[in-house]
Amino acid sequence: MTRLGSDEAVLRRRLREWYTGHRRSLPWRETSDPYAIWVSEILLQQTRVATVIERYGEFLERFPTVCALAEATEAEVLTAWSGLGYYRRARMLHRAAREVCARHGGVVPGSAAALRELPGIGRYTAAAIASIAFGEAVAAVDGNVERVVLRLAGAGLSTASEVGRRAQAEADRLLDCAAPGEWNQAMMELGATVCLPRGPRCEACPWVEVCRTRGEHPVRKRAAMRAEALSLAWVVRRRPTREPVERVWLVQRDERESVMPLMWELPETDGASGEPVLRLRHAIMQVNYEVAIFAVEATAMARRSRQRREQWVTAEEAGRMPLTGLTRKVMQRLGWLPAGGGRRAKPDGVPR
DNA sequence: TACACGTGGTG
DNA sequence: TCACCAAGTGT
Repeated sequence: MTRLGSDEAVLRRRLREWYTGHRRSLPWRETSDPYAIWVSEILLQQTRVATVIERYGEFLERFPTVCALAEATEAEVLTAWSGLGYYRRARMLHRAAREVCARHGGVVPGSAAALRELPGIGRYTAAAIASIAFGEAVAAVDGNVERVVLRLAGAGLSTASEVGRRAQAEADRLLDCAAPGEWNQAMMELGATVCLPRGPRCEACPWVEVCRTRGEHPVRKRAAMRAEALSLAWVVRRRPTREPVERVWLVQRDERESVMPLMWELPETDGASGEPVLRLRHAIMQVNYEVAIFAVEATAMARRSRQRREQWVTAEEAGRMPLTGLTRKVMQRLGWLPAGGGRRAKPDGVPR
């Protein structure tokens, strides 16, 4: 941390003023509950604000306190997380909640250093929670902040670790220790709404006059996606009861899978014939799947009894299971699950 | 250090 | 259409 110069004082004042006029109203900005702020930070990891707005309230309603989350089963937590991706976040949040409930009596640790000890809380998230919920003077450097400070400083591209170190140093230097939580959010807000990765809106930036690069910032290219075909079986059977209930066949992924372990999905099928009942595209990581869903006769499954790793489920049961995003999407398209899982089908855009 | 980890919106 | 990429973490 260098001596406070007048330049920094001007920078701080300009961003604070800009933030006052451009701060978005977001649900997690309406609370001072450290647990709720923690949940928002985990949800927001690599996930769009609009998506998090849709799911934040219902997650907190389902798990209102750290101990409520701790007492839930992992399957229940994953069900609430279904469709959000990066499911390890949910597992780690759940484990961390159990630690906090068991070891800290349900009180969220009040410093960045202590938060950092919890699973799923890295350098950024620890700083974000500590500054926003507890007022600790630590700079939270996420992708937005990194982009903002590197453009501001005109730092060139080098190794990832050097970029990270430099960004942290710049953010530390700029931090407004009088109101670190507001400051960190203002920095992120600037990156998220003005200092955009592509097409930065420099004309709207409070720092345009002092910015070294005016938005120029090289971006690293990423690996190309590959295409792959995927055939899934849609196996439905009717229960011969007074009121026939349709059930679909789902299988559970192995716990040793690196991707989406223990989550439920439609079985794959190989020798599918005829026309699929549904075609869709679904991208997971580096793969673009061309997905075809085929109606398959139930007779093949008829003799198989209900096991832990494969079972017939009703639509209602499926809605209470941790489904993969693709399976959730297919079931919604086929009318088996309400679109948006009971949420708004089309979320409103977030105002800039 | 670089990569794996999910998904959906966007230009 | 499709590449880009969103309030990162763990290994």
